[in-house]
Amino acid sequence: MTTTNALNENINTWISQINKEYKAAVSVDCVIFGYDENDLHVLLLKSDMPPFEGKYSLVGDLVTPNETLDESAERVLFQRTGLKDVFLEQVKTFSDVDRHPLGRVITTAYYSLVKLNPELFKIQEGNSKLKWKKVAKVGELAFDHNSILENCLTQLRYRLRDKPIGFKLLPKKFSLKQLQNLYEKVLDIELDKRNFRRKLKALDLLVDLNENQSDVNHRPAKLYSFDQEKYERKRKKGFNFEL
Amino acid sequence: MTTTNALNENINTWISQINKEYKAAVSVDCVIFGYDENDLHVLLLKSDMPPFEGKYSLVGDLVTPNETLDESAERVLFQRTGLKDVFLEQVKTFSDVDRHPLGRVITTAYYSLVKLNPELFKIQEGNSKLKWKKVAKVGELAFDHNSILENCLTQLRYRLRDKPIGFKLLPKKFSLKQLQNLYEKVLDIELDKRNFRRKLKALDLLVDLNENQSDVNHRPAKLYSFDQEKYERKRKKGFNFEL
DNA sequence: CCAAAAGTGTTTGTAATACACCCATGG
DNA sequence: CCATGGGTGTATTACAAACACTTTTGG
Repeated sequence: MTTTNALNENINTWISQINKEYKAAVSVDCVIFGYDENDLHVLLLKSDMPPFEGKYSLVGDLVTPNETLDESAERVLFQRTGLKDVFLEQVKTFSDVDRHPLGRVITTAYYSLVKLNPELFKIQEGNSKLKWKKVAKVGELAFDHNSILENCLTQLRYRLRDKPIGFKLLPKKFSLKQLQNLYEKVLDIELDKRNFRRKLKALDLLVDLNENQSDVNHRPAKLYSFDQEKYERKRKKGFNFEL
Repeated sequence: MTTTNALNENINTWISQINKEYKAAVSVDCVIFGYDENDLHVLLLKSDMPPFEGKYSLVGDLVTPNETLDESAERVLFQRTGLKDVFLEQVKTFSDVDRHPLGRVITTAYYSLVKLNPELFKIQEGNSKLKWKKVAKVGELAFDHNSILENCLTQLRYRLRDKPIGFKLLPKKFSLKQLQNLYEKVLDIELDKRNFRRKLKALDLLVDLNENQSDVNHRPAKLYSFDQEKYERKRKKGFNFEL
């Protein structure tokens, strides 16, 4: 009942197929999430490709013959933002036959996390087609990019509960309030202040910097930083983040 | 500071790149997990491709111009096993530049879950190069397939705790012991019988068939089946599996 | 009646939740 | 001295974990 014999699995078939038409353009698309301590944003680019002229799209590019997908995503991120060594995670590969108007383009989606500081915010100024949009207010995007964005957002939310990646969206020094805000904003939930703080204390991954906020017209908050090395040590001993 | 101006993001660049060398062969590789109520197996194929002659590899194929990756994975699964409508999940895309000896082949990994019955076991007989190997005893595979297998196994274990997919590895009617065995074997953990049963009762997703095992030389176990529709209804109400 | 696996409750510890008041600072 | 957000503890409840004996069947 199996159809094994119908298959020709020898090398020559592969060689001829690879060299003929069995090739596709391959791209990466990056969902670059930026957090400015108020809203989660995503970096978009105004498209000039028919039939999507004027619509926004994610930033992406074709994968060159001598780079991996990871490298390609890093390159795209660097070319668009000037940032290196940024968190990037592969999410899913999208392959609908008609997803791209110029022909078959199979694309792999990545998301990345950056702190949105004023300098980064500027990349959308001038004649640039780049735009930081609030994720909650993204409208219809070009290609299948709404679907890609949705998948990446789901993945981000999943990971945020699972791994300590939230810190990548905050400055090195932050208050517990800032951290809680981040979780509330990105996950779109409300958290109890006291329970949140207790849980974080129990995780024992923050360093108390013995510094305070300044220039705030209320009691200044204590500042903390995330201890990546401590986390790695704990993780290796079988510890799990689980917020 | 941004390098936006160095980018040429207009259509003509795309068209010329797509039509020139910016193409790659694209394939799928399927980690077909089979469970025989004792061990988790994976379907492998003896390779004849230098330099991997004689080594086993996962089953896979090039993606044809008119099919999606999902469809391609379904096709591979059907061609190798004769099975349709089987659980398949995309895991990750692998893109090391030198991962394939015949040139650049970017591959997307899927895993799938099948019940290993005697009929399915037969596909490795005769002159077939197919082989069901115990996952625990898989040696060195061709290409980067050890890495792919590992990623898929991790994903399977993750999902097993998260979504009710374990039932796909069992016959329609099963005992609670069979179910517990499955979890223990695949996750490589030990579970407490009473706690396991209590938890499953609490999830309220099994149908008591009011049938018993027969022809066993001990007290026969009650048989249950998984209620997919009940699960979907619960899931839509915000219920989570979480074993 | 023996072997082999099925089936069943209770106790104890730990983590999640809910909740309200005082504190420090800038203006 | 007032407005603003920062910071803290306790009581209750739900869930996880540990654990041992009786029941049913086939041989």
